Amino acid sequence: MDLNGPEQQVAPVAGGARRGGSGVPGGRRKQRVSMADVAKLAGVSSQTVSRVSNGHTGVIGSTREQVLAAMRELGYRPNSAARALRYGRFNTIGVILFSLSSTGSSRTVEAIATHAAAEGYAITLIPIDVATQDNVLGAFTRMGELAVDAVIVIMEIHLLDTATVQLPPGVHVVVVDSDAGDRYGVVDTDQADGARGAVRHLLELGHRTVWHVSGPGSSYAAQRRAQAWRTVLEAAGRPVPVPLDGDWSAESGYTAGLRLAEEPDCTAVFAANDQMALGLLRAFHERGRSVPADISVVGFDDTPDAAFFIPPLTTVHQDFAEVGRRCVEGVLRQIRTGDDSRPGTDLVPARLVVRDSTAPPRTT
Amino acid sequence: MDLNGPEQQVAPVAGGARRGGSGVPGGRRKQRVSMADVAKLAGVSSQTVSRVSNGHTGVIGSTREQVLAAMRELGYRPNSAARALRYGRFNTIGVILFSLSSTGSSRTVEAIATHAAAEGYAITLIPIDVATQDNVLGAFTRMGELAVDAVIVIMEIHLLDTATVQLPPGVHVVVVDSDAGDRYGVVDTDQADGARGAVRHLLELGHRTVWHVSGPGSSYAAQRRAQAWRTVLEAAGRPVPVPLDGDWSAESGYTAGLRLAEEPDCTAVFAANDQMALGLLRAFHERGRSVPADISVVGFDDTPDAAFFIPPLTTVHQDFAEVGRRCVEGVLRQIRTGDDSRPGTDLVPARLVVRDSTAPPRTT
DNA sequence: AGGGGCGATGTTCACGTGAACATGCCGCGT
DNA sequence: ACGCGGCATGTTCACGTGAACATCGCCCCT
Repeated sequence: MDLNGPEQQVAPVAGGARRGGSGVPGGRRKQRVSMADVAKLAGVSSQTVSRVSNGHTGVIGSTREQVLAAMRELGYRPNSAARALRYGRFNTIGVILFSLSSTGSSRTVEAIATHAAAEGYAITLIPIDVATQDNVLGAFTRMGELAVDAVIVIMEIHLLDTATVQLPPGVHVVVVDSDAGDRYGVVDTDQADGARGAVRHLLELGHRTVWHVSGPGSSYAAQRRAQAWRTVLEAAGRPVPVPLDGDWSAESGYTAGLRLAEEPDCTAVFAANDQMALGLLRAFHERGRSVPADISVVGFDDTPDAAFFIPPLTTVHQDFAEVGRRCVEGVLRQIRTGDDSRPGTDLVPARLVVRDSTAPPRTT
Repeated sequence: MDLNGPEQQVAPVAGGARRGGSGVPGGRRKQRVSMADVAKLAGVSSQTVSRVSNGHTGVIGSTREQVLAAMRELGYRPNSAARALRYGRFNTIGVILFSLSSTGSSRTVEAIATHAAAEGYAITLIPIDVATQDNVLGAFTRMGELAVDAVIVIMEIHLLDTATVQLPPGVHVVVVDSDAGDRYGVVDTDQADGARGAVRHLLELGHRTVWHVSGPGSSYAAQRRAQAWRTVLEAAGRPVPVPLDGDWSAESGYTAGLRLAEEPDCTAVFAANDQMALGLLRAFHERGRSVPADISVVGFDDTPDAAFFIPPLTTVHQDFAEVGRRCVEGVLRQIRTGDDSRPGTDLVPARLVVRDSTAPPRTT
């Protein structure tokens, strides 16, 4: 029964059972194997196939084996569209983000994808190339049309305000890099605490004050890091230098570094991310300002490369994987309990990693 | 007609038309708006709604307006699962990859997502955390169960061999970072040409030979870069040093650098990626070997940071965005023409970017 | 031995959409 | 004036799945 080359025979038969077929006998393989095809081959009803497919109890061993054999033979795959239609759920989480290239977001997305997969959810990605209100709106509209049960948004929240109305009700939202804890669930690194640790470290080394190269003002993470930097300095009664505006790029850090190299009393800089810190290091190197002997530098993120900068960079480590994990946890809790009501903010601790780019100020 | 708060009134009515509702009057918003709901409100048949929704001709202006108004009022979104079921297509491309964190893959994915979105396709991501045959197989199995029309695979092909049988027929495949041009469509940076350019550049500067810090042997990209390096040296009749094995990480580059710093006649190194080049730079710096005066270093990738290394790194630029674009183009061509038969390899040119980490050897 | 119950399997139907076909109306030509 | 054609819209049905209900047979208990 199963020795006489059934595969070549059965497939065309099942395929021929459909109407279309385009009349080509040996041409295209065959469109798709459905439960009915499997049921016919196994000599059972399609409902029994369904039960086997879903691991329901109540199917006797021999029947189950027959069905499984038929599935293997035909290469049956459940049709997720039909399933989604039947269940009203898609087992898919949408992720809306700006650049995947930016530090952290790719690692966060990776963690989201990994944990979602472990829970049987797939990830659908929608990137926004240019951060305009229209594009954000469009992304949400598209997401609303897509088969998603929840959406994770990785971006500055203020572009979000009018956008979520585009999502169908019942689609849950969790946001990263924002402070909209009153409207959505928020997961984020504890930016403020990380930044405080960085600045305090420099003050404890004996620096009189700490300069700051900030991220772009449009970023909440950048705002919070700058805010924490200012707060620590003020609390310690230190002068607060004018922060230099960066845009996360190494180039902006380099530009800032050239300026800071001219400030004779600048002995410590807190850069809002590692890339800008890299730019600082190069600028100071070019200007003959030794790090850490003349100037200490602290970054933020702890990219894998930071340990191999010249000198190895003292920086604030972000646990992006944990952020991603908690995002998934958050939306899944909402999906499963239907509870949309407790947004709140979930902060993932950051920790300072001390390497060789910080030292006490030169004792003149 | 549209001034007296229709939204609050209509939605519950449409919702009440369903069976479940869980009896909670003011509780959950409502499940989902279907064509039937819109049709009822607009006073037309659901088919007319369908025609409007799909932009078909043959609907008179006034009717169309009524339907559109009803859609807006109810917040109607087409159900993509039902659509997918009806059409047999999903307008979704699956992407299977290893680490998103690795240089390039995140930028490739981003380009894939952007171009797919422009074509009306969504991206479903499945990451593989540990590169075992089982995990790869599992990823393909899951992809087969998901609603995808095509799959783009970003990984070393040799784990792939037995895996694609898990995909339903009719699902098209394009592969990145591989040489399986005879079985699948392949898109990749022209690794060999890029590496040749790097090595020739160093030879043209007058270096007697070039050392190599390779990527992991499991990577085809690494293999091709190493192969091209060897070929150029042999063609020029130069001695071929034993390559040092790296694993893409800055740390492995650092380790290799400490060894190379002890080689008195090593004046030029080609690192298989920028991160390892960073490790080299730090090792040479620590050992007092000046770059480029004592040793020239070339990397590969041209990460955004490479221009801000100390010194700015000469490296081979990869156009990941173009790779992503061509991947999408490739699978869409397959989907649209149904033509699976012309795999072939599509190579994206790489180009050398000369910065300050290379110079003629010191004239002793 | 007969009936009741339970376990295995089959049948029916709805999920939301859109193609194919059906209907019905209006205008134009003879 | 009558009929026919074309266009706007309605009706039916299938896509693949799985819950709910129906059926059938077997075993156990009295």
